[in-house]
Amino acid sequence: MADTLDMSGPSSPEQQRANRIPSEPLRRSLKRSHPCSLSEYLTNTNRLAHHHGGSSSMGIRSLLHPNVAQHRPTQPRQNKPRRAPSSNIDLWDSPSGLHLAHAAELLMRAGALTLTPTPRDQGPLGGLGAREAVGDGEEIEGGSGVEGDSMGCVTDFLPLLGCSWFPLNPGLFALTAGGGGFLTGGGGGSVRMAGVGEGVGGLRGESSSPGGGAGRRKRKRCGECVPCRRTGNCEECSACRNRKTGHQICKYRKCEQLKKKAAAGFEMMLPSGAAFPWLQ
DNA sequence: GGCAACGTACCT
DNA sequence: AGGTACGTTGCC
Repeated sequence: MADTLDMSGPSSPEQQRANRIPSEPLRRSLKRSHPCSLSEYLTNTNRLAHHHGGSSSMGIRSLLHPNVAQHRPTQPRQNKPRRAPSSNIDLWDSPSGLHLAHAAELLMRAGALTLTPTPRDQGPLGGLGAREAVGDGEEIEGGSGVEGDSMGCVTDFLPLLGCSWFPLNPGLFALTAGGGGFLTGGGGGSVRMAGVGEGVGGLRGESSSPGGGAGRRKRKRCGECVPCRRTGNCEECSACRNRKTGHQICKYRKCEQLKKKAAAGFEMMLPSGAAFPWLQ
């Protein structure tokens, strides 16, 4: 689809010359900014989890709990009539967050999302995955009698997030090469979505936003896709025509990865290897 | 500081 | 959906 666009780019000789595709990325910085590996992501995620410690669990609890969420102070409306940069995307307020919670629920049911808390950690709501596994009619040994809401994925999710053992099994997540979203602990215990390309490396950017990393992080061009390898602008597309005000790169040079939504490509992999995409 | 370009709200 | 405009980020 997008490839068709690339192939049918500017047709004039001048444009064709301008849009030659070099074998090297345009800039070294593009290579540097290449999306991180899964291992890097996990390393940083773990570090963040430790760094934020217990406070994050409280934040997540408050974000998740419906009652608490209702009492969250509403953000004052922006004075600006336009442009309200939505930094600090709240994962749990976002559709993506709901998807994540739902996905976790589904995985728990499928047994893919293994819960490995200690008995003490489980608490009254703990071990939901196991409870689901044994069937609805069976009595849970040592259970507190708390009724499990089959649709209460958010509620069920609470104890998981509230504990340090929330099982983000590395093998369960596959981050696609481009622009996938990922979970990261943010300042003040908030959980945010960020692009993979910037998310991990972009965490360094939080230093530029003291007091919670409120800055929105830019994803970077992969530098390797066909559009990225084009040189020169077509000077005819809307982006080129409106460069002064539009601040946009030529349509024919727009990175394929960046064309996708930031959350697109965030897939959860089942142990069987089957992808479980829910962010489209 | 200048510039390129990403993110996104708004418009058509 | 595509175009436009603007704030912002990141690199030089």
